[in-house]
Amino acid sequence: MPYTAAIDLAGLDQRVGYMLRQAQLAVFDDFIASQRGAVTRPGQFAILMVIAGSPGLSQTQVCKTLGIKRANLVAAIDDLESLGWVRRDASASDRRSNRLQLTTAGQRALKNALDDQSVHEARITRLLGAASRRALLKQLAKLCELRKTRSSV
Amino acid sequence: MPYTAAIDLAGLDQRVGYMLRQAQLAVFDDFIASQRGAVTRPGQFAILMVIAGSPGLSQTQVCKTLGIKRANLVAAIDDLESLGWVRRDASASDRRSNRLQLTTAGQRALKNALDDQSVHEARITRLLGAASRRALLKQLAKLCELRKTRSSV
DNA sequence: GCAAAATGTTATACATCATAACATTTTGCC
DNA sequence: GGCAAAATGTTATGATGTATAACATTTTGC
Repeated sequence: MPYTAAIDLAGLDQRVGYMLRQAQLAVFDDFIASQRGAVTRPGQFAILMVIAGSPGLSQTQVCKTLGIKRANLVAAIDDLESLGWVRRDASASDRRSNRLQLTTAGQRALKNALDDQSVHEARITRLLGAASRRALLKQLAKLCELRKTRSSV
Repeated sequence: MPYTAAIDLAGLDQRVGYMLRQAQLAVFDDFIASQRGAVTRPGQFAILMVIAGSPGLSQTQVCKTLGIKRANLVAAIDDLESLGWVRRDASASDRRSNRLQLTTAGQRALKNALDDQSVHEARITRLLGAASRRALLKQLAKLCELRKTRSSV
């Protein structure tokens, strides 16, 4: 038996949580496969996007934007710094915090990643249809409202 | 500043992958919060559902159904066994494989988990509307088609 | 001026997910 | 029938994502 047919999911495929998780894994896999450069992981991509969109952000601000913990951003920025894509500049007004900037190499890397991401996003649009994709984004935004007050300790 | 307003997401909230991930995290959190009994994690819930729906399944069959690796199911079944919810019965026809069964305690635990899950699912339906929820499930199923040939080594 | 809060950091723990290797058993084929 | 190939459950291991606690330094609030 080269390909065993799917067994009974016992109604799991009618639960939003289960299907959300499966779709998320599929989409992330497709994202990663579409990345031909050095930016591979969605998390790294998101961090670069936020820094590029608001140069000079502190690490805490990036954490609040993306909903991640301060402690977990440290290693991520370390990686991006050792890739030569991000700089931690000292803030003039607050000696505790860093101002994050993309280097020119970082801008180039993000541009490539964005180009690859466009192909990925276009594949999704082709699969769903443009109108359905827009509706999906709205529904996902609504589901995010389930989040209580976001704690970013 | 007790609550810092959201900073610029730089268009991330228009990418399906990012919004899928955020929605999945929100929904999983809500699922976990709605579970009042001992079944807490979505993964455990999914395993119980599949075994309950097809008693006698082997571990490999559960893995193929849920798209998880054989190696990773071992500890999960170990846990469910030590909770007294699942039994590994020896298969009469294949001495390599186990036939998985819910114990009566496992059936009771799953029933409670399902009751709590219904409240969670109803909250989602109230948030989206019944028709939108149905449309969402269809779109998520389509996104799952992005998966190449699933490898379950 | 001083207690309280914020910032980046380290250490740590846990859950999820992946691969490789192994002993045992079954299957497929000649 | 016999034997290579495949399947099954398992162990070990590593990468990733996420969570908390604690700390030194610095800033804020009163």
